[in-house]
Amino acid sequence: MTVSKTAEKSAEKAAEATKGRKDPPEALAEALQLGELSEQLGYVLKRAQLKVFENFLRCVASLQLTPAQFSVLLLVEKNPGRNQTEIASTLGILRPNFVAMLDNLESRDLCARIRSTNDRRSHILVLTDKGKAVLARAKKLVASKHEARLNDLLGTANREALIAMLSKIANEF
Amino acid sequence: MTVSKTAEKSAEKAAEATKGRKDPPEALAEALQLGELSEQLGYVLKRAQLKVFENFLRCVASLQLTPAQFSVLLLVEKNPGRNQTEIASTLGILRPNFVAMLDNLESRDLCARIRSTNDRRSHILVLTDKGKAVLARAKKLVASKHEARLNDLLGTANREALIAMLSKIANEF
DNA sequence: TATTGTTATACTCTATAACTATA
DNA sequence: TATAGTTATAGAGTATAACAATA
Repeated sequence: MTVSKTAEKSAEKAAEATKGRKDPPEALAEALQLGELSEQLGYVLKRAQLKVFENFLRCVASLQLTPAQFSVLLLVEKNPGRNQTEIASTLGILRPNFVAMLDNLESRDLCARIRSTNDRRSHILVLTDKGKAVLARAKKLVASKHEARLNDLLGTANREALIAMLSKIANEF
Repeated sequence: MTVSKTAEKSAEKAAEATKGRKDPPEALAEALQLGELSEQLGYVLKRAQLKVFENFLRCVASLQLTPAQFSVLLLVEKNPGRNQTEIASTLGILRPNFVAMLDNLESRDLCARIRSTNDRRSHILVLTDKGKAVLARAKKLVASKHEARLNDLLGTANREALIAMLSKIANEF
């Protein structure tokens, strides 16, 4: 590629600038300036989301549940008798991608697919007894560890305001 | 797999329940109950993040910039003279994955890699003139379309409070 | 010996087309 | 003809190991 004349000049200046600076471990490299990045909603949203998912995974590690799997179990429990298409589309999961997810949950005996007697193309989804028990334990872990950690950080009122704003963005943006 | 006795029973009940309900387009399927899902921070965070990225892409579509590319340009502009490792790690991008990203930006003449005269292993990153111009246009589009849309939805004060809370989560959770 | 940029590679997510069985 | 579940597949995004050049 070709670099413009002025780009070359500023590049030389930049390269010169590093001459006086020692690299670690000789000296601690100065932290970079985030600048406008720290005000970019998308940026902080993505970083926060990664942290929250990471913490969620740690909190329910004993149950081996991902945030996506937890959301499926919650939705099936709340809406018994719905089929795969309905559950998947509500969660924003494409039907083809939902198949392997359900295979996993079903192989662990957490939920079951039942052929609908009404429309034999459909698979009705239900939680097994084990699925209900695991979900109940997951809810307790999430409340006592995950949500509690967040309440400590923000305060309960702020946490609720945060969720309200995020819901508004998710639904109306 | 095997379904427990009670799971079979609730499954039959669930299958029965669908008999009386017509599927679309014969009748509108009732919307599912989100239940506790709408209070799960991780869930609303992820859905909101997807919407925000989607809107960002539309707003800067004329410049063909992704949120990740925008963040690289912003950070390089704010921190001229830093190398690939420093820029990548600040953004949470792994060095191997940063190579293709830079190849893309450099092939479009938006930024340039310059061998450091100080440490010939390093590539100093700088924006080209075109990169600076594109970034300036991107900032204007983001401010006038993306951020403005968000201010309309939440109000400026709420938008700032939201970013402050997300930053806190990203940095301290 | 350690670090920078790089390649190769693999695994997860996400997205689309097309098949089957049912309607 | 259309729909539900499925398969195959392709593309992002993300992760680790290892190599060449340099320190």
